[in-house]
Amino acid sequence: MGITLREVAVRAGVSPITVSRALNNTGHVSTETRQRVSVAVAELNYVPNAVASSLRSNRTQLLALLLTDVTNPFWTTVARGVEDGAMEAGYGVILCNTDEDQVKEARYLDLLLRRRIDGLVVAPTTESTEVLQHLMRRSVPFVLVDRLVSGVAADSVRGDSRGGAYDLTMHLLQTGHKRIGMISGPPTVSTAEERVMGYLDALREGDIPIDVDLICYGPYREGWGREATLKLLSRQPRPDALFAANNFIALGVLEALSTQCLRVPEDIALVCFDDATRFAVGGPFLTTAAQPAAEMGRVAMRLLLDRLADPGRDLQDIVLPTELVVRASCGCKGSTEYPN
Amino acid sequence: MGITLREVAVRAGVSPITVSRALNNTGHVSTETRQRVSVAVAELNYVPNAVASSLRSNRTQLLALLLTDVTNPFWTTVARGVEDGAMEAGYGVILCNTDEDQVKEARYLDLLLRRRIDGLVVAPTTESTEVLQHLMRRSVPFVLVDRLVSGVAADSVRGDSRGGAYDLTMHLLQTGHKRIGMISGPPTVSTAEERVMGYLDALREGDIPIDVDLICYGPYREGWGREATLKLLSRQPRPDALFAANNFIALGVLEALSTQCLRVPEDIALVCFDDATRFAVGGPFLTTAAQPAAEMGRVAMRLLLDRLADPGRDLQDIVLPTELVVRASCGCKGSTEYPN
DNA sequence: CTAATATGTGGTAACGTTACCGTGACAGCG
DNA sequence: CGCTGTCACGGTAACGTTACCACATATTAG
Repeated sequence: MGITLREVAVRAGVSPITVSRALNNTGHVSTETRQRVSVAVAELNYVPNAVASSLRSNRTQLLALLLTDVTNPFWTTVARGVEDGAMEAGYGVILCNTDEDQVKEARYLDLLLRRRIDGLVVAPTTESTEVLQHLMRRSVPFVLVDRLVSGVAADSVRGDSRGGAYDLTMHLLQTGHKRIGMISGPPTVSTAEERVMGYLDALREGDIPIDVDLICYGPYREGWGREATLKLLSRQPRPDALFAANNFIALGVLEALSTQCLRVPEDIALVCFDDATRFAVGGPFLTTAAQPAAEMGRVAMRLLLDRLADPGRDLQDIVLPTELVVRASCGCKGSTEYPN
Repeated sequence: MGITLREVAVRAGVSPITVSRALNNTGHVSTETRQRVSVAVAELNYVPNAVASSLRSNRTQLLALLLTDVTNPFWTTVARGVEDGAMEAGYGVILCNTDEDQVKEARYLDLLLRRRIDGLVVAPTTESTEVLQHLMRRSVPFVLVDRLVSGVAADSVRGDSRGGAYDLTMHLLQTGHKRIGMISGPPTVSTAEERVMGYLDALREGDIPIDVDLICYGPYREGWGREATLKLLSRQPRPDALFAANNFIALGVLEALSTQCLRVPEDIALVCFDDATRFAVGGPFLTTAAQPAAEMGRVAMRLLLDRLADPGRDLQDIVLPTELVVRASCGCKGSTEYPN
């Protein structure tokens, strides 16, 4: 129950190291020997033992992806990108759900360090600073995705939150909206801040006076979307448009509007960050600044692989552009066709 | 860069084996020794090397989850359940996307076998038979989730497709619908067959004549939902209700109906298998037979752990009940409230 | 009081692979 | 001819842990 490299070597009439070299394409092996080895491998049905290899070579070819919630479609798409990139490079990926819970995060990290993973991609929570510094101390390479964390110097990929928010807000202004309520994420999360900044950029450019009562911060969650909507609707004069800073918030906004019998876009317009197209029952409807989630994942993996290849290289912070996707919810004649 | 167990042993003034025993709670270690060991561990910041442990003990404490698409919310929920269960038992999970692609499936499996994973949970595709038999030959324990595969004897968990389909169909009959179009999945997939059987059970019980022209099979995909809807709408007399055999098909149905300017439920009723609540923009709307996806994942993991503990035990096939969730799409006064 | 069992500890040898160093053989070059 | 360099392979020794066996001492049973 487990053919070893040694047995393959015996059968091929060479030494174990030669077999190792032939299989890993390291060093020089003659074509003929390589041939004999591969025959022996096939005959014996040999499956290399990556555990032994890892122990000796001190590389596990295992990476990890730490994120806050696999059930969020944005993250699963990122995960796909990460995984595909890893697979191509011969790495496996362990996926871990932190659930924004520090205890779980720490437990996972401990397990991963025991397993001697070669590196990880992290979607940090607000409180990740300590955990990440722990990683730095142990000099385990990692890449931040989507968010930056102050006090942590690492490679990173993220969407252009400020630019995307600017685009969305500008679009609302151009379609005649003047009082735009901004429902953002946690003030401690970099993306929430930047989306507000993009929103402010557009207002300033459009010479719209800024009303701080129209800007609110809270968790990136459905419940917060509902709550904030009700709050904003009570402002006088009532906003004529809402900006949801992520897809979950947008869901909450829609629910709250529906309970208030307000139609979108007839009574009030809505735009949101992130794309939630895929699971929109009734076809896509929301005007969004879509982030290239799969691309983000792939780029994150590339950064990680680059760093593994050269630990001394300069840090990179890659900002991917968002795409303004105009649909019906903003009130202009947006396309309601289904892509493909 | 890597404190070893040996160094801990020296510091604690005991032998390496004793340290091993103390850390793993195997064998007998006095409270005092245990104390000294844990002090030494803390002082040296020792992190056990799971790779070495795996090599020696022949157990990696790693499991894998093979599924067709992480971006499908049903599967991510299953994945959550699997992962949580694994985590509790001290196992790590490697998540792999097969994309219904045999080549990718085979490649992943090879990687996983090299890594000597202890077992896996598989959401099989139609063509998985060969791959699974390969696993059986290598006697790697695995559990099937959601679907059965003929010719493969293994532990399995799945939803009660037949019962759920019966419930949905019966509900449509009770609310006055008589011509129900059934849009099912691939005839080779067990769930598609069973959902049709449940549908037939209800029709027979309701003394409704069966019209085979109203039953169609195709892939569990959005595109098929669109296509099949158009086909069924051309039947004479037109169906007064549609049954979508999964969530993706339901999305396609909704799109097709929207292009035909047919309103749900006013012009035609719709029910579907699977719950897509979470990402339904505008609030939940579809009447469904909800499968307990997270539960399925947890049960799958339990079965796998049980088998790892006792490889000789009898095979189990666990069928979880579905829950009929009545909402607006079937035309009766369904609740449209949002669950928490 | 002897035998059997539980408790606490250690020595030695693997697990299967690759890092490191070494040895020829042969070609090219001045 | 000697010198250097690339190719093709092998021997030995780890990597860090635990399985297996051994051996005390303490406790209990018969």
